[in-house]
Amino acid sequence: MQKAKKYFTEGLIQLTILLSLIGVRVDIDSYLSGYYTPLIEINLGPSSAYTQTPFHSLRDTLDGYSVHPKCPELDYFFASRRLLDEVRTLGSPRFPTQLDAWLVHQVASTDQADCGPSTNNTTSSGSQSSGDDDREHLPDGGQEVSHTTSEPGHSTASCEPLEVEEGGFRSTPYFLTQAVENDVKIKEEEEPALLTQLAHSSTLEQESLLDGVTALSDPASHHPPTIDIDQHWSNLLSLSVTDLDDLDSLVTDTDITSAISQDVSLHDAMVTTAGAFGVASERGEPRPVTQQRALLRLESTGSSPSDASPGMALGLAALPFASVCNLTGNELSHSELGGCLDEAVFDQINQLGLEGLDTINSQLMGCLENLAPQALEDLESDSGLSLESSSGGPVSPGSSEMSSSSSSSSYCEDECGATGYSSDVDSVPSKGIADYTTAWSPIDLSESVWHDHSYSSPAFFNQPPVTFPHKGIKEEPLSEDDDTMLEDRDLSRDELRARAMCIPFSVLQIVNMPVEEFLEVLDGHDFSPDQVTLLRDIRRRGKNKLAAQNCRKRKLDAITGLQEEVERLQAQRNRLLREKQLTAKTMGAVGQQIKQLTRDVLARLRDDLGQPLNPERFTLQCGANGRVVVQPLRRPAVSTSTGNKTDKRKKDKKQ
DNA sequence: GTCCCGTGTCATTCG
DNA sequence: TACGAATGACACGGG
Repeated sequence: MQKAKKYFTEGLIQLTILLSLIGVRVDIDSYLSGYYTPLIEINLGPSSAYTQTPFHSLRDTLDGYSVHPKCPELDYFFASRRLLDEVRTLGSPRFPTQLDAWLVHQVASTDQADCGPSTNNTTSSGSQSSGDDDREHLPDGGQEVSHTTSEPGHSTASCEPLEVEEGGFRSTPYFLTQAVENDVKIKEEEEPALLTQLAHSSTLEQESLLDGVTALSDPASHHPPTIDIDQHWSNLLSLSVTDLDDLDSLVTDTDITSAISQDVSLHDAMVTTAGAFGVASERGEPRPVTQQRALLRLESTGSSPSDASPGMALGLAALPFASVCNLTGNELSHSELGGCLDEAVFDQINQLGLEGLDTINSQLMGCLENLAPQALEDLESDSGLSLESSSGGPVSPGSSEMSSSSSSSSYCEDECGATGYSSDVDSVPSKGIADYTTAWSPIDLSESVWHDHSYSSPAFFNQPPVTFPHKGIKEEPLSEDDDTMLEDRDLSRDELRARAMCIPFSVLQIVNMPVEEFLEVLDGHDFSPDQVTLLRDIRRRGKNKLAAQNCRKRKLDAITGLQEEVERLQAQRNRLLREKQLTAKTMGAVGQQIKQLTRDVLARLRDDLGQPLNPERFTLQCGANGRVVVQPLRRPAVSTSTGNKTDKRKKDKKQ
């Protein structure tokens, strides 16, 4: 049923796109938001650092995001918002672009005629308001400028007239009807026009218009000082009077075509990952080397931006954002994007089914074999699991800062989570993983990638020679130096226990091997019950240690997200308060203007005796048909409470 | 000596 | 039923 619904939804989306091209708008947000949001889910979903089985999570939640029952929804929300912010910080590859593209299609469907004058209108003050809105989502104004110029079909150019079409033109003729059909001649035509502006302008525009309103109170200066605004609205009003089809003049052909072409390119790039790989190959770098570097870069958390650029070729090619980056004329270099997209690159590589990993596996192994064995000396863990988080050495055991500075650390620089989770293992097997895969089996690499239960620890290299009966693979015996290191280093409790119990497996092996392998080991070695118990305890503790690390990481991220949310809400509250004050100010000015107009009109009217109407006794009332009627002012009625008291007194008297 | 923080471990729940 | 993830609670060590 889920599958059928998914296919139905995909068809619905395609149908909606087709309908949008012919000008019919279909709102499926309510449906999609509740069920099928694969793109949002992938790009805004929880951090992969928390997803211990990233492939499974992607595969299982593709039909709909599912939050772990113990995972607070805030976690998902903030992680989503954080990732969205990361995407937004990239500049143009923002998802609101999709909405803009929709509006562009809407314009294109309305009329394909020439839309030359739009350039002037878009640069008027009306478009500035939309620009302000966009600027709220952008980190700086500089990108806004380039963004607007590089994407002529973007919201600044095309969306603003559409907003006028939906919100302004439907009510503007009504105002004009009032003005034209009104029996009362109003001496100044600019005044209703300005009122119309105030009525239709946004709050930010009202702020600028307000100066013109206050100036109107002075009879000598009824023309608002903001000529651009006046021209802009005059154009809109004239368009509304003549023909709504003239709306197309607000949009240029170049805007539409370029926007549509960009939209199509974006879609193609997002859909065809194979084509995206072609983009990577066009960079003129040998693919295997590029992929290897990419994976190594992903594994190394301390990657410099310059070094990340070649590695990002693969990542960007695999990313939906990458195509957008290319579309924007390489506004952001790959090096700038490298730090932000590492996590997303992991996920995207994961989605590719590890084709790249399969192709570079041999090279990667060869590269990893060249790693200095001295770096593997560090080992510090109570349980002997020797997590990378504690690979900082005995000097500072378990320090997250230390671990973050290490290339084999458990935590990435940003938020990759504990070792064994998606990012580290998915991107590339670290040193421990490399050895593990060579010693255990090549299949275990993918197994660790999928299940993400690997301990990338230096302790893994200090294992005693172990024969794996189920694989027939025998580890290479350690050298004398390694034996010395093995003797010197402090063994954890579980390692000591394992040695004492003569268990021919390291703690990492016990923890990382798949369940099937672990059961085979338990069955095939004739272990005593105590040994079996110890093996299970070691495995359980190792798994739980990783889980605890990620749980704490997740908790910290949740706190950070809450703090950011508080800051955002405070900023929003301040902004709303400012808008409220501005709105009140505008309303007061409009009220004064109406009073002045009423007095002027009543002064020109005469009663039966030929006397001008007293503004204190009459008022103007605008009817539903647009006609203005003079009505006598109603005297305030006697309060009901007083009437009730009078009635009560009368009743009392009667009784 | 005390407090804080990071980490490991256990118990428990849930899928 | 077994397994693993997630999480609260506790203990321990180091700064």
